[in-house]
Amino acid sequence: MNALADQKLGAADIAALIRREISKGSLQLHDRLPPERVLSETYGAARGTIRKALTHLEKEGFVETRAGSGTYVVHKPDETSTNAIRNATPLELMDTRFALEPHICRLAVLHGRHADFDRMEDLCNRMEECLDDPVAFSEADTDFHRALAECTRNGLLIWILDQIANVRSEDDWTRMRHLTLDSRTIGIYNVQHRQILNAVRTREPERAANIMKEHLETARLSLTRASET
Amino acid sequence: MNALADQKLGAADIAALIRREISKGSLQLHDRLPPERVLSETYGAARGTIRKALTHLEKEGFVETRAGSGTYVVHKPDETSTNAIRNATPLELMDTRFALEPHICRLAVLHGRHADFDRMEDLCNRMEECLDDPVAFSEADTDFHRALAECTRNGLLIWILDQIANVRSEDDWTRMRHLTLDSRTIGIYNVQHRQILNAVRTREPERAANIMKEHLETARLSLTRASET
DNA sequence: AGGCTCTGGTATATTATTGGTTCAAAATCG
DNA sequence: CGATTTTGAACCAATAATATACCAGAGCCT
Repeated sequence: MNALADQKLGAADIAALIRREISKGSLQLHDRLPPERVLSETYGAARGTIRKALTHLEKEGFVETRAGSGTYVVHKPDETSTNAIRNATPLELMDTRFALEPHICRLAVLHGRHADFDRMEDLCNRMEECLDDPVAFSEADTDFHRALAECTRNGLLIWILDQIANVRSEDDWTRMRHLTLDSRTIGIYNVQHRQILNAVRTREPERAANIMKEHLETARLSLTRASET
Repeated sequence: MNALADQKLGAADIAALIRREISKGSLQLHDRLPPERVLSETYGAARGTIRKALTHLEKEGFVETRAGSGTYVVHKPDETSTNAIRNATPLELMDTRFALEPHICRLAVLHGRHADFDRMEDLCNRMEECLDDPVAFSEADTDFHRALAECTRNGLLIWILDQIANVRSEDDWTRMRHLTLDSRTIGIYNVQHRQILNAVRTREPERAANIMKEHLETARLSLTRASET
């Protein structure tokens, strides 16, 4: 997700990737990492580069390496990214968004300011340039929903939405989600985003909430449609 | 990505964007930023401009740059996100519950089972024995709302509600909350809890949601009433 | 025990990449 | 207009990355 797709990976990048695997729990305590020569292939980097990454991780205490044997994980997974949030299914996530986002619309009407709306306008524009770029659209889409949450001035709500966004970004079904994003679907979303923004701007809480429900319903439909294929 | 059609970005704008990426968590501790030459392309600015932005960020302590290597995040761990939950105000919390719990009622109607309802019934009984014991009541009350969330079978929602419950327990205003809990108020809550349980049992989603809203409204009132004294 | 293979550890010469610097032209803004 | 910022380009020095070869310990099998 870091900016560019297939950029060449440096030692620091690889260290970051592995560090995240460990924090996330995909690599658990005492697991052995693949041999350096294999990692070198999977990450498309020379062995020396992998080596530097591992040395770095060892100094940080994430990993321990035993000559002739392998390198092993020595770190408990990060507490903050708990199982509940990692194992959330797409449907659980949709239900949660159904709970939160319509009400966020209402609160945004109450507490949103002009600067917020201008920012959301920018994001709408950006999304409308992304009809054929699902990845860029997704990014802007996430930002839009976060900007909406920021309107509420409610740190707790924003935090919760961020957690949810993390679920969305780290997942296999992010890929699946991108598949459902043909230019027609993106077009529909764009219209709905505009409508939401307008309703918030004109201070119509229930209308904004209802359009948001509609928006989420659209998203849920394309989700179930995708999982049937 | 998004560069081409965007308006022109100055050094300050770019610094702000990157700062945002760091605060949001997309760029974590020890991550290496893309090379200046790449950033210059993605942000549609000259390298010198990027350079200024980075120099600025370095002075602010967000980033550290090593010649020949790259520029790295030194994560000033973001206070707002980790403490968002601890610093939540009572009103923020009420708004969040207003978003979540009515919809949780609807989902509970969909997915709740007899065993769940029996458990909630027990908790209602327990609460009704607590007319004069605010602390014990609060405990059972928290359990009741969690049991309701468990009906949804949605791990993500349950997790979120648990986080919120943690906010509630750790706070000074827990004490304040106990003050508002005279036996009359507890009595009202008990009636509302019963009504919610019944509506969920008889599978009336909107009725359950509406009573929950009423319930939260009652709680919010006694909260504001308490903070005025 | 002996032999084989897989593992990390080390060394090195070469190439590629990155930040650091400078400068003059162009663009922007008050 | 004048002041400031941005641009684009070139070049430098520091560092990282690659490719290759060889070593030594661990583990497994006969």
